[in-house]
Amino acid sequence: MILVMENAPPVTIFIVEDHEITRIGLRLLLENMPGYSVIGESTDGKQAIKQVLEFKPNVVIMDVGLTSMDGISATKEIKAKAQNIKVIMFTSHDNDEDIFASFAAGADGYCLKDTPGNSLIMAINAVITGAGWLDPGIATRVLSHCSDARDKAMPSNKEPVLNFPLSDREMEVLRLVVEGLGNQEIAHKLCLSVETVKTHMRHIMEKLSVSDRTQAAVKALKAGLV
Amino acid sequence: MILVMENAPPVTIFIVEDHEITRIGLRLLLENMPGYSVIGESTDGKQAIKQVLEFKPNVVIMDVGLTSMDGISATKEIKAKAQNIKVIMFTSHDNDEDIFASFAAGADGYCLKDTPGNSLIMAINAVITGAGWLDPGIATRVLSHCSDARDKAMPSNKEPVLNFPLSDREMEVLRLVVEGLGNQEIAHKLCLSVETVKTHMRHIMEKLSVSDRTQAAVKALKAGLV
DNA sequence: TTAGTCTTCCCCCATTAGGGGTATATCTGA
DNA sequence: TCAGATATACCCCTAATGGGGGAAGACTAA
Repeated sequence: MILVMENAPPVTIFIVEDHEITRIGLRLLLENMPGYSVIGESTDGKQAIKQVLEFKPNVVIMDVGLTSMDGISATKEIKAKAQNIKVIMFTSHDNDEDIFASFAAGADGYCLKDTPGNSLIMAINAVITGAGWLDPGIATRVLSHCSDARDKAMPSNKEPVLNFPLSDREMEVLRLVVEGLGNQEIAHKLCLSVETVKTHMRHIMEKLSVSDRTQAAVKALKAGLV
Repeated sequence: MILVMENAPPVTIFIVEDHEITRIGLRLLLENMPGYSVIGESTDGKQAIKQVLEFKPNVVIMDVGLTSMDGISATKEIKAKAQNIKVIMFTSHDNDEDIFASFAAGADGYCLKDTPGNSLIMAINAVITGAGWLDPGIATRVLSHCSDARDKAMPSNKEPVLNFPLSDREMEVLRLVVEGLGNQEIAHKLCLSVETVKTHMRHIMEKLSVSDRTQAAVKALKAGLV
């Protein structure tokens, strides 16, 4: 299996890693790859930011647990100031919180430390083309979470929420209920009488099959009606 | 840039694509890659399922828009019956709905048709190691959606929801309010007097800085307290 | 020991919400 | 033209909620 990039400028890499043995191993692996150039290292989040912004590498290999500033925060800072610098998190932290926080911070890839060197090379090759890299250890989890989250944000087609569609006016009243307004307040806001608001409320509760405004508000929220 | 896999069995690939020219181009590209073996093709979703389950390729290159059954549904069926078969969606469909539906169906990677052949090779190499592949055209979108969705599911650190922590009992009462129970019902369920429930409600509303149960329920829901 | 928190309960009272019923005007589609 | 939906409004009445105040017992930490 051979992939050849011919006559391309070297991919410049900056290593941020506070464990010396890991750092040495990384440097050794990467410097042995033709076309790669390790242009710097740091053990410390804050220092890393400064140097990365100065040296402008193509790729940063970023540990998460660092001194003075964690790798996620450092990533956020770097991506804010230099979006074209690719950042691959390289860490033993395989918990959801760190994974998602890393991507929220703008990371382009996430590799676990038990990943083979080959995979890290592939990750680097992927991110320099703009692709995202999800390590074998986390890919399924991230992608399924992604599509799960998508499902959650959409009204379920399985349990019908509405027996009948709400009118525009009813939607308006319901929205204000969710915002925390009482009938008197809604009446005032919409220039109606309280009786009218109550009538609308009755229709809303009927259509949502609930018996009080609290249930109506909760149902509306859960169903994404408002 | 050279990656060599020595003495490995060929990566078997099955192509599902109804556009003839694209199919020919794919086959040509992949058969020219040492270590790759195209073991079959199909233009049709249903037929693809049968053949893939029969031939058991390592990787399926799957189009989305197919006849008789779309590629997403076919992917779902294949992954349900043979999880170790990797599926890369290869399509011009770059809308969120198809992307997320594909990952929900179990796809391991998603390539747009305008991607260079090189990227498709990388994608294949990635998924056979178990990694996930997010094409340059969609990586940022998917990952940011991922972390956005995560944020929505978590209490915001920006606006304090609780002035004071709710006690266990208060949480219990609040949970039942969100479920739609009134004070009398809650009292009955928890074997308390209504007066007690009202007292708890007062404390809850105080701590959440709201003036009625509806606001409390909405706030609790939005903040992920329940 | 004391102070603070949590849990339970009670009283008083005013306001709000909700169930039930009724009516009119307007608009739209069959 | 008629029926149905929507919007507005009113009446009666009861139930529920919530603001205010107070108290006692159990537990924990300083």
